[in-house]
Amino acid sequence: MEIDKRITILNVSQALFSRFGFVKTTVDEIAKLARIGKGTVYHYFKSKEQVFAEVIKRESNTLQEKIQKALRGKQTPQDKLTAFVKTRSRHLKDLTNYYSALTDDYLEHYAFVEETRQKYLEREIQTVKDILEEGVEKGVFDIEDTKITAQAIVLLFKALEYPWSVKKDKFDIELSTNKFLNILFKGIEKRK
Amino acid sequence: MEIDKRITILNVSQALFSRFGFVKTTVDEIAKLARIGKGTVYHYFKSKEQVFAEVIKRESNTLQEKIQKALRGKQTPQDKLTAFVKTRSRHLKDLTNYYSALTDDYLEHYAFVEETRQKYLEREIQTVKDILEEGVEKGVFDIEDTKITAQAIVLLFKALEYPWSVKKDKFDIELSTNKFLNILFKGIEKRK
DNA sequence: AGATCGACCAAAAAACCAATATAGTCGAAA
DNA sequence: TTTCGACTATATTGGTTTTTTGGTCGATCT
Repeated sequence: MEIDKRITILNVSQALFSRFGFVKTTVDEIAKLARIGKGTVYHYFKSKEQVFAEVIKRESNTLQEKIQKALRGKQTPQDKLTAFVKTRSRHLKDLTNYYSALTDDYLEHYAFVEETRQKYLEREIQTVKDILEEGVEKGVFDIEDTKITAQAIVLLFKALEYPWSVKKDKFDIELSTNKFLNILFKGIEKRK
Repeated sequence: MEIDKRITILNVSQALFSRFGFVKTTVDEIAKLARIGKGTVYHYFKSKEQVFAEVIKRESNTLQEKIQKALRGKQTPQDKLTAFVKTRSRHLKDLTNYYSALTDDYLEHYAFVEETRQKYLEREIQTVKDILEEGVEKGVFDIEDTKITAQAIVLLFKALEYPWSVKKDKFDIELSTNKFLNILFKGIEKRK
């Protein structure tokens, strides 16, 4: 059953990459844990990189699903934006490989990793932009440029998580998120 | 004249560090360019690191002066905040060693570099917070928590400069800065 | 015919070692 | 007291050898 083998390789790889990282995980280890020959890995995947890329795509899709699910339960654009920010924050770091692909310096010279980073950033900005535009259409938000605004929002929450210095006071992400969102809503809500 | 020698060492070191970076610059080179013996460097400074730390302090003070000067010409807290953001953006990267100390990965294990990063972040947040509080006192801004708001502002402009992905579309910093500031002011200005 | 395997290979990475360079020291000299 | 540069311990570098790894491919199995 070729579908089973491919899935097995991906499952096994996801675990190994998650544990040891992309570079330190060898194809031999993947083959052994999957109980197949090494050449079989190459029958199903073009390269080690392709295996990793598929694993990243998987985790990325997982995050998307969680976010879409969270948005589905919300009515107002404010609630949607809040749900987006919090769901993203809550789940991204659990997706070890995806998070690694987005953040680890030593991976940045792989073309597919750069591509993933680009895509992720664009997707985030687009999702926020869609929410903002929905708010504008509903007459809830008054925004001059939804794209720039979406960029600001995405960058701000990215910056909140980034370790600008090692021994930082550790911004209180939960509290900051709420307060930032409040300032933001005040800034973009239509005036009465 | 011992004051002259110390200044000479700092001048020469600032140039060399700027050109070659901290690690690649040797104390021998500093001594030669300063036309002194190597042991004389150690007479005035405890270590190569201390020389670098002094150079960084110098450049940091330069930036502070430029910022203070820019703020002095401004009346409204909005103009002050704008001046802060733009002056910082315009001059920081010219201060090669300071910028390097703030951003280069390979320097992050030096304790004084980490200290500098901490201090810089705190100072930025404090400066913005002071401006915000002035705005609140003058009845121009209506801000619930000036500290959190200051943090958001500082983080946002940091994020704007950071290379989240290599081949990013390169956010238009000038345009984005203005627009972000507009959204921000709308969010924190007192409602009429 | 297609799927599987593992021996094999070229290249990369790691380990090893000698040579060189560097930060810091210190005694002699000014 | 200040200055210097030879010296030292340690780190770094460059070259060589060994090992490992991603990927290939022919033999074998199904």
